[in-house]
Amino acid sequence: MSKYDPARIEAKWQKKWLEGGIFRADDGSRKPKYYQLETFPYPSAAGIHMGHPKGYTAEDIHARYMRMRGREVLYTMGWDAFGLPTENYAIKIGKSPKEVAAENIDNFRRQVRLLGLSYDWDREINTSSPEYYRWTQWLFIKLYKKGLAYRAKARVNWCPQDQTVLANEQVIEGKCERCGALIEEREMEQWFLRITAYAERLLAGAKGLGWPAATVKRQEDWIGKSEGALLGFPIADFPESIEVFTTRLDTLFGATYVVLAPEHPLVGQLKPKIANWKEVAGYIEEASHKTELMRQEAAKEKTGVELKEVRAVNPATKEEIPVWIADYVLGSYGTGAIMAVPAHDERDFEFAKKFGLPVKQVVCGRYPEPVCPVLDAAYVGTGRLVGSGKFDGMDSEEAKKAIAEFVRGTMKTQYKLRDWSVSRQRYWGAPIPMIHCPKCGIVPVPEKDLPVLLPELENYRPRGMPPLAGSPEFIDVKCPECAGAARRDPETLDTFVDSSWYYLRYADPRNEEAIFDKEKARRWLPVDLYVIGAEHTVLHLLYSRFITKFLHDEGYLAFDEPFTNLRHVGLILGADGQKMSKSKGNVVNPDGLVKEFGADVVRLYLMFMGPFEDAHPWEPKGILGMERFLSRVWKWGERAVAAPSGENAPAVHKAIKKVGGDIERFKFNTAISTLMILLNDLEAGDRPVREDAESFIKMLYPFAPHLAQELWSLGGHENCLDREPWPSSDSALANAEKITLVFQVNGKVRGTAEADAAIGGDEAKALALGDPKVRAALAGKEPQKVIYVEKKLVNIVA
RNA sequence: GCUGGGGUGGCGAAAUGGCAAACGCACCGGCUUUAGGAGCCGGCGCCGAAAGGCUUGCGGGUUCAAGUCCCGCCCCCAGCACCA
Repeated sequence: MSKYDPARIEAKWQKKWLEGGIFRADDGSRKPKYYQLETFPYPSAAGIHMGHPKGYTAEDIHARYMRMRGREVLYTMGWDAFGLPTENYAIKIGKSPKEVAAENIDNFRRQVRLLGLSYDWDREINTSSPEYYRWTQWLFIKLYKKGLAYRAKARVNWCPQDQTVLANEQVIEGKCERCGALIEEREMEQWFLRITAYAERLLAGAKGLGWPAATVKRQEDWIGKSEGALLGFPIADFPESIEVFTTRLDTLFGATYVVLAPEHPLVGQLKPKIANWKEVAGYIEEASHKTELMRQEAAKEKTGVELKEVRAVNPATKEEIPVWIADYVLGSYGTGAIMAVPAHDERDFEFAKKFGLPVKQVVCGRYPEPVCPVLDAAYVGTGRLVGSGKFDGMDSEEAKKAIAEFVRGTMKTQYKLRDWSVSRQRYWGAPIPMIHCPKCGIVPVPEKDLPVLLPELENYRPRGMPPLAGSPEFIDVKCPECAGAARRDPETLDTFVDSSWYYLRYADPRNEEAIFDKEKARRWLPVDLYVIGAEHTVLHLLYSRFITKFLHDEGYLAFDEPFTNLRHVGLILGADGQKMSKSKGNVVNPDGLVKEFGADVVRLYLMFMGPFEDAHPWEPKGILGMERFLSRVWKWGERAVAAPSGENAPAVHKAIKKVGGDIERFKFNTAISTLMILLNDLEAGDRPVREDAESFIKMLYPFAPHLAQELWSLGGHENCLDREPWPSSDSALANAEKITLVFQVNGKVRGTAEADAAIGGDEAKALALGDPKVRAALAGKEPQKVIYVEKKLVNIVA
């Protein structure tokens, strides 16, 4: 008998798997395909931490299981290698980002391989390689040609630390997602992708997906659709009117003032009319200096200034009402102006109370009411109209339409979603494949000239301009149209562009003629299962869906949703319960653990920690339990694989069903506990049966593949377990002949008895009534009712 | 504030409306060992000597039966945050 020695067996099998190309996804296989994806990692200098192998192991278990279930599985790995942290780190240590990225990737690959994951390594991709970013650039040009990439001056989020623009989604509480610096707003000319053109389809498409409901909801909230109307409030003695957006046109008669955002262009035009211009200008000035964060902090207290002498006309009542500016109205949403209805909007109510503006109720929840009550809070619900002239008594919903007609408002659907800013003023990214020609304007780089290679530079540090702008060899170029002197765009693409299409490339990663072959795309896509961190519920998923829909519209893809099913992996937190981070010093690296316990033990432990979607603090002690379990498997297995043949025990049949179902539902913790219970059972049996051992080994294989494979080969098998079918479960055999019946009196358990599984209701009831403890509990009372639940219990009501 | 997800032993947790706490960690006792951060056997929610009683955040309800379903409240976590 030998000792369980993971170091020996794991290296051996990993080598065999790799050399044998066991996990290669076969383009030509006749088996039905199954495409599994996991977020490809950003290869940081720190290497992987415990969080990575958790998601990876789950995917690997699932992939191995699916192969055993006869699927041709596409499951591979790549590197999201462009990006700021690598660039910043490279500058810090005085190397080129390219070198640093290559080192990081090598280190990640080495670490990941130690885990024994069943990747098809022939499909590995790297977003920072010219073979890849060539197609990122190609995609950008495609978007540009369809009018979906455009340049515009816009207020952008500027990170003063990283010296670059960030997408709205990359700004967290007014701070840079990467470095935490306070974001400034700047007016800059930028490249944008017109994701808003797809808002409606992105919204509609999210519905039917096999995604967690919360994730779908977040996508919907981010897109933020609201249906309402645009209408004009004329300004007294002034040619322009104020256009507002509202979803509550039914409350129009209650609009007692109008509010403009401080940056609204009309404010400037109205200057000659405004009696208190100095005060107004002061407010605008103040508001422009407020960052997003300050605005949020100040949100509790409303501020604003009236534009004295300016009067707007409520188009329904024809009354003149005051006009204010206030920063609770956002310049970037709707028309940048609102009609304020304090009686029916919380914000307007608060504002009106503070500045003594009239509150006029026009919707009653209960109707008719003799006198509408004095409101002490805004009533935001619906109801019937009052104080609204000829619309009195009308239902809110109906009134919206009727009033729209009455004041000639136009129906309008508004979204919170904004276009995607993709320009980055940094070096380590895909160069934007555009040329600025003084004569021809903006000209895309011809497809045959792709990729636009990212040059090596002397200095990668941003100095108030993008690093590439300082390289004449890169920047100076002939215009592809007029051949005159022109300049390349010096900016690079946001790394979210790189990752918005990587899953497509895995289907055909070495193609040099096209982004991918349509046949291969048809073969493998869309992704059947995506395991992704819960932090990516908005950004990456939304961008990917947008790009997929675009390529669908362009005829490259037959489907328009990339990820059919989605699972979120819960974080592994530091031992302190905080998110792992270098600055907190709580990062756990799997290398040492794999070395000490072996990959199988580490894999098992990660899966056993609790529900897959839940976050768990790292608690190293529990790993000993997994080591004990696998040592016992080894000890028992060595003996059992050589045991005489027989039939699978009922417990084995039962476990097969349970474990398979649990893998499919990502309930790995209970799958493992089922295996533990089964081992306890089998160990306790009189003598091992070879078939029991083999079924057990097959079930263990997805979880602890090295150990399972070693035992399999000890049992005299030469093939790889990956090619073995998942054991079959006979449900007739899974049901044992004996069951435990529970006896209850008035719902309380009073006794149990072993019984034949085929026992009938009357027989069971008689058994229960005969039980001494049941009789004692009844204390002579007559049973009123006896309930029998088949094969489970008898409840006597007395 | 809004939205979503949760609250079960010392800890991670389990439980198609049907024996709450499976499985594991930690802990306690025993056996074995030159030794143990090894192995094996047993114990381990709370009260109680026992019989038995009580127990899934709190309060109600539905049901023969509720951790699970319904209503109200408290607390925790995550996301969004003046989007008209």
